[in-house]
Amino acid sequence: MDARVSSQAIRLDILETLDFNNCPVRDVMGQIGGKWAPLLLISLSERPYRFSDLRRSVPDISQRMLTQTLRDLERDGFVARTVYPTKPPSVEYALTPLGRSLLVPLSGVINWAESNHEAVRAARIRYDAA
Amino acid sequence: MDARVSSQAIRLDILETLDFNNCPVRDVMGQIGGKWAPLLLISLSERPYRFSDLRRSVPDISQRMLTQTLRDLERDGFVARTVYPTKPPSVEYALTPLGRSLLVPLSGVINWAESNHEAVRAARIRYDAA
DNA sequence: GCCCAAGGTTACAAAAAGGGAACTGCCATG
DNA sequence: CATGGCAGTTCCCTTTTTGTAACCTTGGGC
Repeated sequence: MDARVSSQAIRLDILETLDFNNCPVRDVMGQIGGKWAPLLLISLSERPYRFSDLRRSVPDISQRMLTQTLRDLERDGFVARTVYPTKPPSVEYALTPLGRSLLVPLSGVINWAESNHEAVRAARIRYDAA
Repeated sequence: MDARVSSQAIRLDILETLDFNNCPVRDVMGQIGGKWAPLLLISLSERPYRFSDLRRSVPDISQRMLTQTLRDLERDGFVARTVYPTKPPSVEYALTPLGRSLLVPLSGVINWAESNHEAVRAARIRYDAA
């Protein structure tokens, strides 16, 4: 387990300025903490995708949730939606600069999740046994 | 806006191995994406806290949600709960090494949220106007 | 003429998350 | 003896989120 880290490595500038009524943490995490948003952001970090490509890349998402999550990400400025007037109009979704900048810290959490998934599952089993 | 970043800075090891039925991203984000968990983790990153101290430090949380969120964080191995048999028993909550290691990448997202909160709010206003 | 793909929307149902208030047991203080 | 702090638990209700399924339009291929 590489879970040991010197606490000096952590800087939380937020602690001094946190406003609970207008909380940036909630505002951002509320979106990226949804069920599908992180997965879509991961896919889009690779390259732009069309609507149907995203459906295929995230197999168990419904059309409804895909539309809704993309609209939310677009609203927050993380994703840009571009309609190309081809024969059947095609719609491309791509990360904006803001979305790409979010992915820098977010990918840290994602990689942590990958690395420490087993430790979390083990902790749950220990807790549930007691 | 410092939202521009070279995409080379992003490494998503997860892309090749992602299993949608046993998804580490969901497993971890599901917890830390809750309404109260990030705020509690931030408080606990400072120092261990007792139950009532946490209530005071996160003023609008109810007793019910505080207990429940702490139990979830304990179950996942992020927080340790220690009961001291003092006159009125006092209960201390502290980050575990696993919890502290999570805070390293998580604080990156938190600081991003602080820095880019205004950009997100501005994007929302633009979107809602159209 | 029929069916399919793209890119959705709408209505409805189910499930999960969160909130409010009351109640508990223990001990201490005034 | 009443009040208040600590650390919760329980019940019930509302809100939010997610899922299921059906429907829509335009255009192309067979």
